[in-house]
Amino acid sequence: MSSNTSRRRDITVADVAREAQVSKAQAARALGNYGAVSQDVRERVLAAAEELDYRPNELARSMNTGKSHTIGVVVGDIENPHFGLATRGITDIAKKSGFHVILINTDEETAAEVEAVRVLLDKRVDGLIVAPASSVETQHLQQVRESGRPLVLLDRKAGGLDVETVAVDMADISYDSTRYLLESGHRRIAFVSTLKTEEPYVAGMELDSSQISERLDGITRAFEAQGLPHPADLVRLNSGDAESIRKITVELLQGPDAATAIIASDGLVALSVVEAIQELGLSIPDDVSFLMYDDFAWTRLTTPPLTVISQPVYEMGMAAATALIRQIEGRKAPATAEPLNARLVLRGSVSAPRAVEIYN
Amino acid sequence: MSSNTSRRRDITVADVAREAQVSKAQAARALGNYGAVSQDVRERVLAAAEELDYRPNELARSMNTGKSHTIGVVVGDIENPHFGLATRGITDIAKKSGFHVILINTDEETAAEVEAVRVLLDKRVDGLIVAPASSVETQHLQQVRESGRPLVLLDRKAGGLDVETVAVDMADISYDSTRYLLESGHRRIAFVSTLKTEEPYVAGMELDSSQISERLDGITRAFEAQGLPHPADLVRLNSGDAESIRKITVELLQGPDAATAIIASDGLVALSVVEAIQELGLSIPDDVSFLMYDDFAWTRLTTPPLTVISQPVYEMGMAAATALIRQIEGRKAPATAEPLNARLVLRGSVSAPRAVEIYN
DNA sequence: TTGAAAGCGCTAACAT
DNA sequence: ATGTTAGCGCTTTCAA
Repeated sequence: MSSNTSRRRDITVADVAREAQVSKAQAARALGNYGAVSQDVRERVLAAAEELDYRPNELARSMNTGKSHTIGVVVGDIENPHFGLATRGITDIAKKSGFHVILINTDEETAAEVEAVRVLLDKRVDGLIVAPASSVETQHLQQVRESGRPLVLLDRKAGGLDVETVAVDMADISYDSTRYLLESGHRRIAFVSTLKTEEPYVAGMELDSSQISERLDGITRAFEAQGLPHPADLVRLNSGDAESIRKITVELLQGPDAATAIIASDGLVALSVVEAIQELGLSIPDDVSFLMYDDFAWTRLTTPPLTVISQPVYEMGMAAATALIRQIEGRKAPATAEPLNARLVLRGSVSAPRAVEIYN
Repeated sequence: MSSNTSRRRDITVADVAREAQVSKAQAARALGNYGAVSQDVRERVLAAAEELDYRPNELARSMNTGKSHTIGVVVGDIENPHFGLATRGITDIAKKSGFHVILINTDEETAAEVEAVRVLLDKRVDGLIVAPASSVETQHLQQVRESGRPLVLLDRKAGGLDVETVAVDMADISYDSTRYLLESGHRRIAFVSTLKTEEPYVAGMELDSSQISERLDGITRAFEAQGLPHPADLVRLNSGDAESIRKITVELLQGPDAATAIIASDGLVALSVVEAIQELGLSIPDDVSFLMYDDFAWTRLTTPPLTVISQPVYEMGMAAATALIRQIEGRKAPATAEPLNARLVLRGSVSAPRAVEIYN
């Protein structure tokens, strides 16, 4: 239809300027809405642009202005609904503010994260949101700071870094929910997480993940508050893939000292743990109580529906993007930082253990 | 630690060249690994770059080369695990080939899609992968073609567009699975989808989504093959949000002409349908049989586990990225296009309807 | 308000 | 192998 079906070279401001019979500078001003342009010139330029089907080259634009209107997002696993939802929160806010998102997946590998951050910086993103794979190895994040570009941490804190962080506080909710299990009569409470560690877990060891640290601390404190020792043998980190998690679940549930309750660290872990419990022919909560982090829709469909720790994940994503964009635009942090709180949603997967022994 | 803690201006090739005492061109060649550079110069340049902590400006690089090593991905809803998984397939392949991904969400709005495509083109991405919100409104996709940049369609076909498309064929699996329901004795088979349409569904109407068209066609053909008319009153499009889907489910299951089997068009729909069935106090499959598209882990955890149509979604994402990158690199399509096939996974959610009336 | 000209940081063409 | 000089397409001085 269109008179012009050429495809090779893109139309540039120079082309538009020629067509509109004005200087390149005036054409650029009209097209970019800056500087002073007379009504007459503006109209001619816009008409010419329309006619020629002009499209600005955002790369060239970014080169001059130094702004790319793009933010980089680095997460461990976009396939995990936890991050999927958070990412959605980020992109929704970004779009609303005229920013775009470059997404990079790290598979929770710090090496990949270092590379991702480097690439994004090279691409001159205006800012970065990172869910750090490690709360300890953070030199590359420190470099972001030094590059002068805004950085916001998502979901996890990073030690010793002076960086704005948007994460749900896990300490209190972990304490509270462990109390709940203890008060239901449980003493053998297991915790399963895929967090990778060099060494096997021992009480009080330093962990790579602030999230898991806070949860474990909460659990320990809850036991201590009852004057009980926390059974560290039931903490299973490095739980690995689905198959491996199922195996671990089976182990936890066997022997005289079996766990009577299991806490799954995230939705992916939960899926495998519940599957293993069902395969064992055990019943929730009669044979084993179950509690998990994150409230996904499917947790209401099992029999019984699962008791969960619900986190405002979408809101966390929104908050991170809002904070980053505020930094990019050079505005100061508002005094009112509304906290992101998790809460315990009681459904049917926790009850008293089979053989109740109350010590209080 | 580092001697240099300045942050303002970025280090450029010129700086490195000065430090290494060579021309800008030689420095650039050494840093970019192109042209001819002596061993001596290369070493001095690299050392200087290291010393100054030089980082290339990819924007500037892209301006000259015309390649951004970035592909744009446009999907309707990243939060939907279907697209989450496909996106993972895309990013995995992209990373392996040295490409990065800019992701844009459209909420299945064509207007947002048009905008997204425009923006990505302006950003000079090397190519685009789009899951078109509409198989009919495709002028903007046509424009991508005219811009000369590679385009691959994901998950859905677009009418009349000569574009490489990577999608699972739904016609056969829909036919087969409907046959399965029919042979189990069902006649009142409902189909629930969130697809938005202007008008209510009537048999044979043109739909915006090739996916849904193919499924509906398959269902209709299966009925016809049995010499039965397909009950179009049980096709519920525009099912909307979770609340609305629950309402629709209740309607479908009431009255003398109630559905005896329900097919959910995707995982999100399925969640709400199953929830509604449970809220009604009905049992699957005794009171109503259930079949859904996509095989997610949670479908194995319900009681009974759900019979699903499994699609190679991750592989589809990989195939789309592979095809796009092939196009970008100017290689021709291989003769061997292995097909992406869905398959019916029989679990426990389909049985004979309560009041069986066999007509064969 | 306008235009000429100088960049942004890099690659590419052309000499040498 | 090296350096010089143009660009890429845009924004930004700086004069006029």
